[in-house]
Amino acid sequence: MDQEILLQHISKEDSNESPAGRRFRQLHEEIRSRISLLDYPPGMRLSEEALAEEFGVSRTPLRRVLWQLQAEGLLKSVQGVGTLVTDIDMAALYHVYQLRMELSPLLARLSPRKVTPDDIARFDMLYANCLALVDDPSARGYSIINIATFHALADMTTNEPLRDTMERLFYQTARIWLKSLTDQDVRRECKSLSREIRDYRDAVRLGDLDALGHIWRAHTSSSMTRLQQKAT
Amino acid sequence: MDQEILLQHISKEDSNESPAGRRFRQLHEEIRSRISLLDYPPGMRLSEEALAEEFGVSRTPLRRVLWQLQAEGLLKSVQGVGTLVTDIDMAALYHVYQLRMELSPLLARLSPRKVTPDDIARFDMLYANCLALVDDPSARGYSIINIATFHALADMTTNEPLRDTMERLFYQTARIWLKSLTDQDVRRECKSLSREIRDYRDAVRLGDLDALGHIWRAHTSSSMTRLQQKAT
DNA sequence: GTTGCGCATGATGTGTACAACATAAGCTGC
DNA sequence: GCAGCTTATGTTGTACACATCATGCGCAAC
Repeated sequence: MDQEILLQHISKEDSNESPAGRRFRQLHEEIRSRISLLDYPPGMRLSEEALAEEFGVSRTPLRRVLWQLQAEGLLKSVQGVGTLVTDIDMAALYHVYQLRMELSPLLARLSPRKVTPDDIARFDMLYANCLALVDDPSARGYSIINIATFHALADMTTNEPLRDTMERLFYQTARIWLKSLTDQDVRRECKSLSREIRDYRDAVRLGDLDALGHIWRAHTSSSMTRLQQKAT
Repeated sequence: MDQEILLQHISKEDSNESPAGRRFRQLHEEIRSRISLLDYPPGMRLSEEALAEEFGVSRTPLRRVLWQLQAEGLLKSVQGVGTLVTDIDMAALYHVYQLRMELSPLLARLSPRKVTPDDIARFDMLYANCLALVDDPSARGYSIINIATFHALADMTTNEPLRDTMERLFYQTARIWLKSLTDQDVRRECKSLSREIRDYRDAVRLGDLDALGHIWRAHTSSSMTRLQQKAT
């Protein structure tokens, strides 16, 4: 399957965005995707020069992107060594998940949008993609749909600080699932994700954002619990 | 009065921090302070070259700081024009305050610290400073103590993502109070702040972080309400 | 007097050369 | 053979020159 298209144009472009701003946003989105999908796994050493050459820019604008990703906790630059993809320890993971669980229900309480037919179509499409994934499971496909689902959920609030905060936290933990999953794990997780998205779709169809937020919280909690069980 | 000392060493230095990292942190903290205290008021145009010269560095490391502040919503760079200090509209302000009100009570629920004698001493000192401020009110002194109080509160949780999120949101709105305050307003607000800090101090003395979080939420809510009333 | 063009000016954006630094390989002395 | 120093190599950090762009002033045409 080719789910990559689901991750295109995640970040919205501003109407009066400068060329530099557009390039920054696109590079940031691309490299963040690569980190989240483990194309750049934790511990990997990136080269500014190699990346700059790949994207056809000089080091200067690329470094701005890497600094942003460093501020988001995904990279760490060390002089004389390189730019390293960060790992995350269980304590930090737990802190992030705890906060995410508190933020999820706010989706319906802080400036929610009205559910539109486009929203329903969006979750229908996600569910269809996930059903196809169940027939042909892959760790990469799982992650792509997981990320796309997050953005569909976060887009239900118009509270930008809330959305930005949830996005930052999500990407800090998004790549953890992929690490150390056996083929059997992947099959099970794909099925679990399809049930999760079905729940979201049903809540969206009902226009019940409060339910949506709490279902999200429940699934986030479940993910955290299973991660802890795997760790022991 | 000279309360400036309260804002020194707000950000903690990492043990194995590189010289570049230390310089970045210090410059970021200094410029953020200037924006929050309205030394750089909204709409003001900064010059990268002038700032670089003042701090004795080249444009390159300074630009990293300005980009970070841009990501935090405090600055906006426009090619051919300059680096502008942002303003904030009521809608965005409302969104930030709504989220801050939800996060405050989490202080006690997500990985709180045990209250130490140092914590009590810290709030005692803040209260003493604020009482002195009431005798000699000033908008700048008010802001400094307000910022220092925020950091004292945020330091009560060990959940770093929560602390970072609250800090980001706080600084997005910290400078709003100072705008358009008459001398009479300043006197009243200083008194109000002293009562607020007294409440915090009492809760800390009791070791009751849950009360501390909810008192914080109440005062945040009160601030928002008064801001809205001023706007109309 | 007014309008519109053109240029000077100063700002941020980009590219590049070099400095500072960490690492590993190799070499030398023992 | 091995320890320790040296050096080669590759990396990020810094400085600077130049490109690109927005703005306002001056001047000329009308």
